[in-house]
Amino acid sequence: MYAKTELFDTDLQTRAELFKALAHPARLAILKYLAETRTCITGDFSDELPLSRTTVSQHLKELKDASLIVGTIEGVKTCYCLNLSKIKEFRSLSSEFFDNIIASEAICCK
Amino acid sequence: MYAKTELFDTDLQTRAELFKALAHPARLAILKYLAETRTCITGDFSDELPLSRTTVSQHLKELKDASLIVGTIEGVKTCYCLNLSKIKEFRSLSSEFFDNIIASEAICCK
DNA sequence: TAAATATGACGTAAATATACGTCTTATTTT
DNA sequence: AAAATAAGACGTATATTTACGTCATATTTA
Repeated sequence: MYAKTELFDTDLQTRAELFKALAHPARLAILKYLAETRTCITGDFSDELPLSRTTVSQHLKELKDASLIVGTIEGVKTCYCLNLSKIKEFRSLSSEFFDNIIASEAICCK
Repeated sequence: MYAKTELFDTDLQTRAELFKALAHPARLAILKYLAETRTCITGDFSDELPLSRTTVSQHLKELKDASLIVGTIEGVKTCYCLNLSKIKEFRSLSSEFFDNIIASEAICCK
């Protein structure tokens, strides 16, 4: 059982994974911080969140796996930056999904 | 541990919960079906999905808890319909989040 | 080179999500 | 009223996510 997600359209799988990547406040906080400060994360970001360093590192990895951020090694530090082109792509995927539903003007049976 | 989600801004929590409600292809498939057919689900929807009746019922409950659909009892049947006003609200929340990030024009440290 | 620092890898415990079978309750239909 | 049908409630097994500590590796600084 589980992993029955593979039995659905790849289209739906892709979108579900996008939403999943955004389904934790810590990950949203990281993205928001990067946008607000217009900088990249180079140091210990756990000061900014109520989570341990390793947990934050794990969330950064998830964002990286989803391509929402990119990480480049700068000597002893790692620099995490927003991947704006991918984020734009994700906005389209998300908007498209909502728009298609809203455009249907489906009527409730009541 | 866990449920540290409550330590974040309610704003971020709300958005994370929205994304979580959409983070499974079965739930996206249900919403898509309701929009495409422009009808409501009144019978056994598990025929349409590679999942058992009880599992589908569980996903319907999650969509209902997130207010993305509404369920009304019609005698022996239950009628599940899209909650378009809530979906519009969610589209705004989602778009707003993406737009704020994109508007930042954050630059990568590279 | 040795010590300090940064950070991912790895392992693990606990919480939550997924999936499904069975049971219960309520409404029809016969 | 009895049988059939519909669908949520409940329990449970398994998978995944979350959270964190420790360890390993790499780079810098002293």
